This record gives sequence, C-alpha cells and structure tokens, in this order.
Amino acid sequence: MIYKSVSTYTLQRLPIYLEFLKSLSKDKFIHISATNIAGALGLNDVQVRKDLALISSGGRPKIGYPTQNLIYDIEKFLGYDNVDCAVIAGAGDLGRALLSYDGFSKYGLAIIAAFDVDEAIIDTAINGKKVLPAHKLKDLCSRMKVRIGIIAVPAPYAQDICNQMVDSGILAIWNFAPVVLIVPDNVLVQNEDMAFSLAKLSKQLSKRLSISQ
Amino acid sequence: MIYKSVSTYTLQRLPIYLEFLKSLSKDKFIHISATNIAGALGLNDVQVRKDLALISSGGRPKIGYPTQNLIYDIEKFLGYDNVDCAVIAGAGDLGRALLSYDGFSKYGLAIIAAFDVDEAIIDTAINGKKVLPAHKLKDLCSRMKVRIGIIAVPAPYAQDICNQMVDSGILAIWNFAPVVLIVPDNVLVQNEDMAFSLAKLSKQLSKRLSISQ
DNA sequence: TAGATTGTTAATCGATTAACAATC
DNA sequence: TAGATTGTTAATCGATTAACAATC
Repeated sequence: MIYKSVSTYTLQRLPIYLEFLKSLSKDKFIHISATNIAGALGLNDVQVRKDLALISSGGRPKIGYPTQNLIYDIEKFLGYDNVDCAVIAGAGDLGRALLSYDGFSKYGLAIIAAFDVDEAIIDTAINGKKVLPAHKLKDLCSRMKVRIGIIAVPAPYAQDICNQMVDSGILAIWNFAPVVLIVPDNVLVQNEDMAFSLAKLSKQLSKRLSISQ
Repeated sequence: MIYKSVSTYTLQRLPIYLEFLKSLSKDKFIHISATNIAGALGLNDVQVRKDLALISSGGRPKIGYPTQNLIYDIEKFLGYDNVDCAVIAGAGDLGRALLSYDGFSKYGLAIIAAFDVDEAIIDTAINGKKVLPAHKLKDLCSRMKVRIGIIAVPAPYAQDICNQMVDSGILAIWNFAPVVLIVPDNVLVQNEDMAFSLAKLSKQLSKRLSISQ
C-alpha cells in the first residue's frame, strides 16, 4: 500500500486507535465500525473514517473494518514492525525509567546502550543494557549507525549532548530535557517536555474551577 | 488582567516561550521582540505576537516586550505561581523518576505523596515524599482535597486507580499509562503517552529516510 | 526622519464536520 | 427491503500567515 501523506493530527490519533483496538476482545469484535471507535474515544466518526482510509485497505458498509487487519495496518504504518536502534544519554532516574521499560520494543524502538558521566554507575547494566562513559557516545553511535538518540540529561547538558549526537550521525532526537535544542535542518527533534502537558492540565483545571464557583 | 480564551495551540507554545525567555541573559535582553523569539524558535512572528497579546500587557514598537515582565505574565497565566497538590500512584521506575524531579514546583505542582502495592517500598521515602500503601489513596486524597492525580502504574491497573482517584474527588489526571481512561465529564485527563511521541518521531524519520535514498 | 516593531484587519490554508450517495 | 455503515464531496470552522497602518 502506498501511503498518502498524513497530518500530525492524524499521526497522533493513530496510536490511540491502536491501543483501543488492542483492548478489544478478539472473539467479540471480529469487525469494528468507525462509529464505534469514535464513540469510545469521543471523536467524530467521519474523522476516524478519514484517518483509517489513509492507512488501511478499507472497511465494508454495515460491517465495519476487520479488527485484526486494522491493528496490523496501523502498526505497519507506524513502523512498529521494524526495529530502530537508539541510545540514551543520561542514566539518572528518568533514563533508568526509560531503560527499564520493556514496552518500547512494541513500538519498534530498541535502546541498545546508555551513557552517563557518573563513575558509580558506569559499566553497570540497567535492564540488561550497559551504561557506558559519556565520552564513548560519539564513537559507538557512528560505528553502529545509530539513528535515534534519547536525551535524558539535566537541561544544562542537553545541547552539548545533542551536538555530539548530531556529529555522530544521529537523525532523530527524542528530547526529555526542558530545552529548545538547536539542530541542523536534517535532524528531527521530538520534545517530550512535561511542562507542556502540565501547562495544559493545570490551566484547564484552573479554568474549570473558576467557572464552577 | 482578564484573559481571553486561549487555544490549545497557543497553550502549548507558551511554555516554549517561557523556557526560551528564561534562557536569555538578563543584562543583555532587557527587551525582546516577537521577531526575535519567532526567529529563535522557528515560528512565525505574527503568531508569537498574537499569542503574547493574549496574556501580556503588550510591548512597544521598535523596542519589543520587557523580558522579565513577559516571563512573569506567562508564569502567572500558566498558574505556575500558585501551587497545586498532587499524588502519584505507582512508585516504580517512572514514578520514582517523577518523584525525584524537583522541577515540578517551578510549574506549580507539588507531589505530596506516592502510593504503591509493593511492601518493600511502602513507608520508605523517595526524595522526601512518603510511599504509602495503595489502599490509603482514597482516604488521603479526599481528606487533603487533592485535585491532581498522577498515574504511573502498569497499564492493566490504570483504570482501577483512575476510578479511585475520581471517587476521592480528584479533578485532573495526568496519565502516563498507555490506556484510554474512562472518566466522568467533569474530570480532565492529560495523557503523557510516549507512544504518541515515538510514533511521530519514528514515522517522520522513516519518511525522511525513504525520500533521501 | 527612517526604520524596526507592534497590533489589527483581511486572506489563506488546512482540519473538522456535515451532507449524501453507494453499498452490504 | 430497511437500515447501518462506508467513503466522498462540499461546507464550516479556526489557526496561521500576509498586508498594513500606527507607533516609538
């Protein structure tokens, strides 16, 4: 299947559909309708249908989409079926949490090593992944042709680590540090900044509270 | 200042502006122009100006906005100046990372306690915050009138914990579990699902790679 | 004054939603 | 057949961007 280009809006909804579809009983939901999905997730049914049309071979009127096919199509589209290697910089609490999380493989991401400056943890392993000294990052990434770098170091060190990653040929950076990274045009940055989410949550909460009183 | 309603797009950009503004030298940037901010962050200058108009008392032509005032205005708008109490369910790696992170207070969030089922860590403290047995969650939250709950438990337990939080009067849930939570209309959910970010990153990366070869 | 910048009004762009014919 | 559902075309809605007058 040749994919049309997909907006980031659609791209953000696809993992939600996937998660929902996987939560369904395989026996009871041989087929699932866009109306159903939309209802469960609080979305518009046409929107769901349009999203699905972009990545799947389609459903049948009155019946809906074959659930398992749809799961497969979404996973395929999202690239969960082929594994990308990644390294992580920073093996503090957050880095450790990410290293310990085995769920990433499900999403096609394999963290192969971690880097840190703390002598106490260098050469130890976290969840079977070795913690290496930070100065080895560049060499290992370029030798192994690692494409994805995860930044989980404190904010002041983030840009420096980012530069090293870029130098070593990394093409996509998943940034957990609350810093706006400067990268060349050919490098992607995905910020996972908790401040954004927190801003949304607390703002909406205070709005609710001020209306309701 | 009476705020007009702000779109979620604007709301997501505000923390980015804030972070950028804080990174500026206080001496060199008494004032900052929307053009400058836009240039540094890769945004459109009119967009920045419109965003800022919604939350600040305005800048002056040719001069720009007083940097410190702007920082204050954004923080005030985002509610970073008044502290909300929160509890966290799940003191595994992720929960531990969140508990250990002292930066949340900056965003007006104070995690006051954690809850877990693991006897080995109950009654210990992480970063000065006590880990309590899970069955005490409801009682403590309703007694302390906690408004925000953070879910960092494995996916299968998330909905149950969510229900307990809702029952105890929590109004906003920050959900780190990859699950679509079902909540009453009056409860807010903010999903911090890494699958979304990862989907975006890996999809964009594979697109780039397929174009460039 | 000249020019950089603000803030506003109008145009554009694109995502969402509504309407509806086709299909099972 | 009747009715639920798909998929498409058109309308709506709202965010972004362009144009420009006002201002320092």
